[in-house]
Amino acid sequence: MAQPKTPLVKEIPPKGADLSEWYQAVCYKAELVSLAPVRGCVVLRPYGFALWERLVAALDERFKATGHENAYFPLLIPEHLLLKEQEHVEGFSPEVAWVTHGGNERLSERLAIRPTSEVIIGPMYADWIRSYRDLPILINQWVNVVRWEKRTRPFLRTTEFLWQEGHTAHASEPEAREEVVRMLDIYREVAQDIAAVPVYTGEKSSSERFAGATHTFSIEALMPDGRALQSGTSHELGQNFARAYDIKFAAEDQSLQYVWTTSWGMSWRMLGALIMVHGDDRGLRMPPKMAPIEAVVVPIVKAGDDRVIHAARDLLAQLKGSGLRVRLDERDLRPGNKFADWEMRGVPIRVELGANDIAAGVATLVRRDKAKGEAGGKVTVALADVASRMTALLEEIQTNMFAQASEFLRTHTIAAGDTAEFFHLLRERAGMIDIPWCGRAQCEAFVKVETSATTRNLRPLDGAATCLACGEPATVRAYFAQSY
RNA sequence: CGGGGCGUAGCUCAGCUUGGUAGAGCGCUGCGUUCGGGACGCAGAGGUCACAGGUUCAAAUCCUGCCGCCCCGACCA
Repeated sequence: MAQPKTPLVKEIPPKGADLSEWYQAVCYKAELVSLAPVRGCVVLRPYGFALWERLVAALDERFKATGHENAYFPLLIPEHLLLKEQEHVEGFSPEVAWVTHGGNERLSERLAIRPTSEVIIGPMYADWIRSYRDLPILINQWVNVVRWEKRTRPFLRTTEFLWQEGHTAHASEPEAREEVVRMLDIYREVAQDIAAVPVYTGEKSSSERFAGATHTFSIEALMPDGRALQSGTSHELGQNFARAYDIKFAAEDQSLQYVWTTSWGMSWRMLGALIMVHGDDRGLRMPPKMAPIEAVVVPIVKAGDDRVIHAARDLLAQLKGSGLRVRLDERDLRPGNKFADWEMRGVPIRVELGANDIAAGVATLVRRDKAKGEAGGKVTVALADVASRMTALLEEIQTNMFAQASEFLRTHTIAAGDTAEFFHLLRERAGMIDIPWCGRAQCEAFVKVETSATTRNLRPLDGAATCLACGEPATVRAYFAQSY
């Protein structure tokens, strides 16, 4: 069969051919990011920033609703502060960037560029906290951090990246645990209900735990290539940082005690998950709640006929009046180019408005979540009803996209039946491989050597079982997968 | 950081083996015809061939170094 003269999609390779190549092409062609002239760093372009802002809004609103306040701590951390928590230092030292000079003068003490802020926040909390009446402290900051990474990819791992880091201090361990669980649940909710990315929540194994934490919990999403992506973490820090930075308070019983701290973060890596999970051969697909633009109106204008453009402007005003994030594309391009362009950017609904539509008093709505020609992908709506119909349609698209992604996760989560199958599935990169696990670091290390996969996260075991990786008694259930 | 690959126009790439004044398609600009799925015609713009040395009468091409990107691995809360 002859190839069509015009391929369905120019610009990017098919998603199924090479996910990595597709991913990078989409990030650049949809104008989310550009490579910067600094190794391992990206420029977040306006459309990418708008997407980030949607995530920020969803999280920030929930942080505030649970009693947190935003603040800002310094970018630069004196070396002596960093050195105080031993495990933490060892965990981060390979990734820390240092400032050694101020102007031409060599500094007497190096300054670390924050890879995370526990150690600059610790001394401040020590300063602010005197009594149990000062607790809890519930602070979040929206900042950039720098980690010197060997290998970088847009959003997934870059030298400098944007995130939020919450840092709280509590009077008791149970209270700190409660906070950690609460924030993990917010991450789960934002990932699933806003970004439409289904995730597994659970605790990290000891080898995957945050340096300096007593417990680390994560949300883990599954990418189309069968690799998992850690998309948010919540750490119980016990009294480790309190001891290192001398954060003490007078308790009700007048004893002097160390506080219990937590930290939790979600970065723009979440956007990487969204891109990979939802995108298709035509480019991005934005879940409506994350979409910077919910709908775009494309006027189909015949030469010398300006009735269409006027009708389109009226429609735009109507939709904006309904609080929808809409745009009218008046660029001097042919409609087909505009269709392809907005599909690449993943706008959930395209409104086509031409002379035929106007004559019939309607507009044509096209859903980005449906494949071309798929039933229900295109609907005709009376002009007066577009706003209300669109609101309902956006809900439907959101639900449909989450259902599609959930179906993928479900069908790629496999409970291995025996040890041979377990190793086989991991080598095949078949997805989240679910087994009863012994919880031993040596066992996890062995699996990693054999398959390059590790535990993603753990959850309680129901009943007695044997570890399917090594045959020792199991203590938990674990998802294993290769990770990004 | 180890192994491999690649750097030529905004993008995808040819040219390099065998040294001799820089190419194509797409995109971009202007004008016109078009406009319900990536139009067409005419006219144009655009490149220190990643960078630095070396060999040579002459280097995109050969040699050395270096930087960057991609893939695999290590590393990576």
